[in-house]
Amino acid sequence: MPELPEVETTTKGLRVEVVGLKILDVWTDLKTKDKRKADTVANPRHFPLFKKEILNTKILQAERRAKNILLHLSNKKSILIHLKMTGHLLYGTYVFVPNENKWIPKSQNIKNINYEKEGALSDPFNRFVHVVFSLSNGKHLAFSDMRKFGKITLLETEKLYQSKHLKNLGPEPLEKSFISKTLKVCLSKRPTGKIKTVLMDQSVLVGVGNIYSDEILFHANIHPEKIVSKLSDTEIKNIHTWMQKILKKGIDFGGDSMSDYRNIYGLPGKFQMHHKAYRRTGQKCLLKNCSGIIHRKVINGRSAHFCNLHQK
DNA sequence: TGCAGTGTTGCTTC
DNA sequence: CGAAGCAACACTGC
Repeated sequence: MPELPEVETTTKGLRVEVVGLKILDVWTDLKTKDKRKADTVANPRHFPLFKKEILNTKILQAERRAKNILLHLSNKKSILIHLKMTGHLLYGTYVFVPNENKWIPKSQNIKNINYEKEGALSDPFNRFVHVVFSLSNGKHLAFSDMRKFGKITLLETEKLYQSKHLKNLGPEPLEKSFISKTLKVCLSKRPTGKIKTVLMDQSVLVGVGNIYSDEILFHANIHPEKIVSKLSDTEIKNIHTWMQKILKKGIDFGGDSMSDYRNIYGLPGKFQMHHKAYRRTGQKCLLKNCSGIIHRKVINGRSAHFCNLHQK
């Protein structure tokens, strides 16, 4: 689900609702033995320390770096959250049900959104709440994650960017300094790779995943399997232009909910209504005057969707 | 019914 | 080093 526009939408919501609040409690039912998650809340031996460190701290700021969400706390530490495939951060009032050992959402109105009316309360993701932060205004920040790939960990704010989670990341494509030349330099790190795969490589540049890479290449008229070293300067310019346009459009529409992305109020984004390629297999190409058909092909383990005619 | 497919990424293997 | 395959997990849809 979450690529740059979705993570940005969630982070913006956190800035509005939880920055300035204190964390009064934290709960989880995650219990993994996966060594890769040794330093996360999912490790029962690590969780008590995590809890002790964050209790009674204030959330000072919310930041996005690549597809990570960073909550900077008043104790010089930061909570790093990665939503991976099915993670959601949901803000609202939750009630703990002891005999079921789970949290359920309570009917509520936030920002004039009636949760019950909008259907957000009955959305299936509420069945998968695995971490709950209790906040000083009586509300909660819930982490729902069906597939349990997500990651929540605590780091020293000062060492955040040197940590293994962030140190190998490429530049942010929506930064002012990310000009066409920047993209060219980034891409030159992987001259033999297929362009779709390279665009999704977070050590090359960040934030682009499977949906947005398909959409960017559709508009740039480039086949997803085109080898990076064979791209002309004009083609790289086109990719750069459309990357910024499409990612900004994704943010403007509140993210992409083709699958199950929800903002912090539990409501879907609208970018899925503007797909030209992603999951349009077999349908007519929507480019003006193009009579192509959208094809699907697995490229390096991911589904790529592209027009068989105008993407070369 | 069973199995392919799902937004991500990190480890292993070659 | 880089590329590729697969695993982590749980559910949906054909």
